[in-house]
Amino acid sequence: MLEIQRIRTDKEGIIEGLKKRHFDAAPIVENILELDQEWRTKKTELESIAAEMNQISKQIGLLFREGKQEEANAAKAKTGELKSAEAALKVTVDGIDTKIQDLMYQLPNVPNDLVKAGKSEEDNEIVETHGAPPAFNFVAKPHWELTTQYNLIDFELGVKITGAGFPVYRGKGAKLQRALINFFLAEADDAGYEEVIPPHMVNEASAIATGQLPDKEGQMYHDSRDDLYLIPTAEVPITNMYRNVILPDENFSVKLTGYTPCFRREAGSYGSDVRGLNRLHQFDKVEIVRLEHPDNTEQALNEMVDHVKNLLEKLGLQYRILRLCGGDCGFTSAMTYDFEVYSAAQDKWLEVSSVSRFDTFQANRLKLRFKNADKKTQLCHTLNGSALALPRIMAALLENFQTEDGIEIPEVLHAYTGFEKIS
RNA sequence: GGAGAGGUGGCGGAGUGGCUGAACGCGCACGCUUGGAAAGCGUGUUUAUGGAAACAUAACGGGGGUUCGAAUCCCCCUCUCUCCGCCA
Repeated sequence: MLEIQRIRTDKEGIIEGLKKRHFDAAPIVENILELDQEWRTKKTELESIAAEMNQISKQIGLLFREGKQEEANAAKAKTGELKSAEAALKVTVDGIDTKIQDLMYQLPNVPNDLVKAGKSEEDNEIVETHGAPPAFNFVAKPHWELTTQYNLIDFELGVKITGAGFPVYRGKGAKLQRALINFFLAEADDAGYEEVIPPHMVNEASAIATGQLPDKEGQMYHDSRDDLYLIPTAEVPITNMYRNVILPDENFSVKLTGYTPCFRREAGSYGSDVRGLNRLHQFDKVEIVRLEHPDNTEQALNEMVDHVKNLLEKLGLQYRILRLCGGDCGFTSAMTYDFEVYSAAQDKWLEVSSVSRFDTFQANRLKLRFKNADKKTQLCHTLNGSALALPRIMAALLENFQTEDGIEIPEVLHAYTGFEKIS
């Protein structure tokens, strides 16, 4: 959520910035400012009535103590009118407040200066490409054939147990999955991230704070009996560790990592994109989350990008980095870098990581603040990224490292898998 | 799931209708004191909103109600603790 102060002081900047998302913010912003003006007027009015009521109440108390019953009762009589005026005003003020809130929820984050305008993924900028695409002197198989051939993942069995999009990993498939998770966590640990194992279900307040609610309700699995949501990403519980927190000074840099399964309903996605591991209802991911002083955000983002690059290079995967255009950035993001690995067998780029800065957008909803040098509370910046999401990495490893008689496991994983080849 | 007891400031802990945004203690910050330190003394020490500021308003788990006035009374919800039950 954008800060109301920012809307008051930088209306044009916000409208201009959001044009890069092809989002016409002008009507909403104007509406907010109008309501805000009205709200402030009414609120001031309300408060002066409250002040008057407080005064009278105090006097009544004094009068009673002095035994001046009649005067006290006279004063009481005066309050009736004020009281109803106060009640009416309160309804008005609360009503305006709700309207503003609803409008505020509709405004996405303002893209960073580096972000280019654009509508869809067509407009994303490729900022870096590393490595050469794998070349095969035989017909490379897509991963869904390899997982069956080597008995690594059983999609049908998952359908039987649960439904489509809930695969069963088995044998070396399960071991490879676990090896990747351990490798990613070890790398994050080396980079100074504290490992956490958060709850896999969150309450409504948490889902609102990181922006999954109220809008994207349909994307999460919901347990209505206890009113809990299965997490769509570890970002939700981990970031919410710091909901309603004021860090005591400005010398902080919180770096957290966590492995969790992620659950996404992904209602309405069909077709070839969902084949095999490409899109699942349950998948594993190691996430990195950072809370930073606004002055450090740029550097933190660069460090996170470097971290993900490092992971892909150690795995020996060819990849490219995209800076998403305004239209393709997530609602809460100020800037996002996507990492894609090329799959020769599928002849397409697979998104394996997404690293974003949110600036104060999340912190504002979270009420995550710190005490700055002037002892004032100020909103923190938050960032997060996948490091990495498992399914497409698994797909890319299987597809790109296949040989005619098996799949070569990257050396860096040998210590974690306990085997060097799947055959 | 059943029964009971509770949720007050960074912490401990008072407070059953008004002078309580909150005693007292601890902690913390600054100052005095000191050769230096400790002790002692003094001052300060929540957050949000509006305001240039003075200041005003709101908040004692959350929501609603009673009242001129609620941390204090009533209702609902929620969380924690203890005992019982169940259980990896």
